[in-house]
Amino acid sequence: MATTDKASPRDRLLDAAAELFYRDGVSLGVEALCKSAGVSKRSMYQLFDSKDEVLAASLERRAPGYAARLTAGPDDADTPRERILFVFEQVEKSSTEDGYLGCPFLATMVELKDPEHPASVVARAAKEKLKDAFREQAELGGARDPGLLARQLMLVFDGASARAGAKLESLDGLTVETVRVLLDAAGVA
Amino acid sequence: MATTDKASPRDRLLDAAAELFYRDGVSLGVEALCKSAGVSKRSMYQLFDSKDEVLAASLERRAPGYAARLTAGPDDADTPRERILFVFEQVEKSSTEDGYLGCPFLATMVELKDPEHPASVVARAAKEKLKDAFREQAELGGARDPGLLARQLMLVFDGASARAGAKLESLDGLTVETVRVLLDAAGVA
DNA sequence: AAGCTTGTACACCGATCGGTTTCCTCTTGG
DNA sequence: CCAAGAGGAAACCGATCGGTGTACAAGCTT
Repeated sequence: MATTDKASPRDRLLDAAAELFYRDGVSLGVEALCKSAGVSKRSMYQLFDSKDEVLAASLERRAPGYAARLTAGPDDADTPRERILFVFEQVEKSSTEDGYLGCPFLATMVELKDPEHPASVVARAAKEKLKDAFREQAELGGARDPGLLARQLMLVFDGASARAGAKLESLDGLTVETVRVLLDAAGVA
Repeated sequence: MATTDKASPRDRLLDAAAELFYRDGVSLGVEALCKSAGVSKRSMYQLFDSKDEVLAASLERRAPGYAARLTAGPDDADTPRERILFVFEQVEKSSTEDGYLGCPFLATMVELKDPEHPASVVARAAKEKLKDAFREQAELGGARDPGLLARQLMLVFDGASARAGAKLESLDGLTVETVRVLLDAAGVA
């Protein structure tokens, strides 16, 4: 009932895990997860060593699409500045959909509070990739200090995520406006 | 063993709750909490209706001191700009101490994922108070749009908290640097 | 000293936790 | 046609979950 049902047990499981761990938090029980995925616990433990590995795998599976949806601008003719702003426009658009709880990788790491957890390792790598993408665009855009700008952008990105996840903000234009200020200050035309 | 032991059971309980829920997350069990506080479960349930209420009360207790430590500048002769920057200097200083996991109110809300939870209500109020303090200083400092600046500052504040909680960043000077840019853009001398 | 409150210690409740095992039903290839 | 493997249903494991009930030991007031 949760997912496609024609996919393999592994896919059903990871899809359900990505959705439910995101919505309900990492404390979700294995029983509920498997029931929602339409997969027996037995199958789950044949495919993965533990619940923690399922969580890590579900994040890893989600990572490429997540990055792609954020960074892939509508057109490659854009400027670096527009590509950076596009990311935050996507964030703001997502934040209007209900069920949005911010970046799933950030939320998972905050909940786990354990940088050594396999899921935290996956999540950290995903965040690093986004930061690298920011840095690359910052360099292309001629930023005075691309590393600093990339870190600032991550700061705003994760601030928006956290506040969205905490249901603290409607953030209508806030992040885009803020990023514009940072881009200006960094000298990114 | 966890706390002063001369204080009342209620105080011991709330102190332990603030510390342990912050460090280990809200999934910490009542048994472990009470044992660490040196209070019997029976007493806890005479003082509070549920674990959720204990969590909410522990946040409420923490709120005044938290706000005070952040906003109380060293000297009232400071300018609004300096008072705002002082907050982020405090955040950066805190983030160097080990065991720092960012703003406890934000972390709790992210973990709970439920804005109706009594602890979320308390946490949201605490965040609002900080935002109001920012806004007041923004007005005093002659910001072009005090409301916008206050929201931007909260964005940076919570971004720093979330990334610290996720152990993603060392943030050496990053937030102060970023806030300076925002203050300049807002016209706060 | 009696009686009350306060708090502790501890057994207990049903439910759920992560994880294992058994049994049975499918599909599929030889 | 039939054996083998994949996968689901469900019982089961010890531990823990949030929460309660009971019995007992202190301190207080009168």
